[in-house]
Amino acid sequence: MPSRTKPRAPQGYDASRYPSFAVTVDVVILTMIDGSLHVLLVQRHAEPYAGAWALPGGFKQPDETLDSAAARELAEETGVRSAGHLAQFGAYGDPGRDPRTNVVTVAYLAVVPDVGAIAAGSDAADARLWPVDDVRTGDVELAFDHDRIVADAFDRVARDLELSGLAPTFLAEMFTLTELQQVYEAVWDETLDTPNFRRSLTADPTQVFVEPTGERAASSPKGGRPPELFRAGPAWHTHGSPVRRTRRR
Amino acid sequence: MPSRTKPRAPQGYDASRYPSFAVTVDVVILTMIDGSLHVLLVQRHAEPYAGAWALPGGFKQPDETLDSAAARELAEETGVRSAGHLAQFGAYGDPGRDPRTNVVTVAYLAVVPDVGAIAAGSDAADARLWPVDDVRTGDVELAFDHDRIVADAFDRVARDLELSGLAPTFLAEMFTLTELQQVYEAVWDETLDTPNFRRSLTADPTQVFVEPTGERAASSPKGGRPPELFRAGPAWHTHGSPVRRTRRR
DNA sequence: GTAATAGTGTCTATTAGACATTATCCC
DNA sequence: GGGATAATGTCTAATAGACACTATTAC
Repeated sequence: MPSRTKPRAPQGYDASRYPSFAVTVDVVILTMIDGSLHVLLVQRHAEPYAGAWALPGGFKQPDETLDSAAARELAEETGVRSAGHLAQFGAYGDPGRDPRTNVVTVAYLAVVPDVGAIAAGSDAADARLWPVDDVRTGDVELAFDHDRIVADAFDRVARDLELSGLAPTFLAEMFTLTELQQVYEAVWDETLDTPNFRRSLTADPTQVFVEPTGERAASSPKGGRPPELFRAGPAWHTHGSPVRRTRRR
Repeated sequence: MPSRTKPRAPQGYDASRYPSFAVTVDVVILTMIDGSLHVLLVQRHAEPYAGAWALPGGFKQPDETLDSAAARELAEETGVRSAGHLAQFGAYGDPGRDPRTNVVTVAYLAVVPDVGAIAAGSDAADARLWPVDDVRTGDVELAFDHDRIVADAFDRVARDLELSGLAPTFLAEMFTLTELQQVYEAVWDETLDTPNFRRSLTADPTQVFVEPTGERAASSPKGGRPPELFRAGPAWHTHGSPVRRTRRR
């Protein structure tokens, strides 16, 4: 049975007596390149962690929301004004996570189609898209606690892909069903059965997840039947993902 | 195509030139009382929002993690040292959300069995458990942006109940299957078919979700067969919830 | 033709939903 | 016995998994 040893803090505090923190926003920007998942990182030049790679981010200003700070950072790095998906997934405030000062960072997940704007926005040689496999295996040295933040982002995107209509936001307005399948396979790191995958998109005739455009993409350089191009239907917003992750027992 | 208008902030900033914030931790403490879900709120006496109800919370100290700050707040309010479930679910930093100063708060969800310690810890008349239905309908006036935080917490607990092994943490060590079913029904706000619910707990004979204790609880004052008491099995940790939410089409 | 990629059809095992039935207590 | 709560059994519809098959391109 606890005794009440202190007054309840935020209900009646003296506004001049509390610890002060810097608040930053870091953005994990994900995109697909040729069927594999990539994350945008920027290389540090100054200490601490000079030479290591870090998430793009910056300070929250008092007159903006966390969401708009994240949108601002995303736009500065990629030129993308409105992300198909921009969601907060965690706050990180361990003591000493930034050796310079007390910083609490709020982390966001952004998913963008692979428009060339990312390379254009990051004009300097200090920003690049890394394959997530290289990051997952620890081949890329990350600054601060960004390894943990990135790992949490991968967890989050895998969950959201099953729950929300996230998948088409990785792709351009028109896409092939193979590209869509590759999104699921890359994020979940497992292979899907193609016939079953395609059936799940059209199983319920009242819900349109993909609508044919009538157009076809060029066939691959190695030959093969040229694929049809589709557009995302409205059902992604109302019903989330029609594709479910395999229930491993 | 954006132009680089500012230096990348957190990679090489002057530690003396950034906006300063207070960082707090707020905890949404949920428990079951007689088959219905309740949330712990404390009543404010000082301005702003005097008379309104608020989430228990307090300042993060520079030498503690966000998680330990949340655990500390939970212990102060309820006397519960180790919650069955204590998870961060959001950060809130809208300008003006606290009229006194710039405050970013990190919100946690805590799930505790209905031990009497909650009432004991909150010895004053300014803390009580509210039925979540009263809060959902807006019958309880909430301070700051706590209505939004609480709504997000309800969203989060409904999701986690399906994904993680959260359900038994609402209950005491021994519980009846009816009580377990009531957890799902209260959190999801829907009724479940009892035979199907019970089957899902025992469908896979290799996974133990509930193990019989051999004991039985007293039958209800209105009569009826006295229910058997069960203990939570290890499968909750390895396989998450065996009960899935109805796929509404 | 062969290699390569795209796309369809069909069978079966598993799971989810509905609902009828039996069991054990209090009065 | 009657009312109340607990627990079990069974039928059916929907879904998930496996896999054989056809279609259209480059060479």
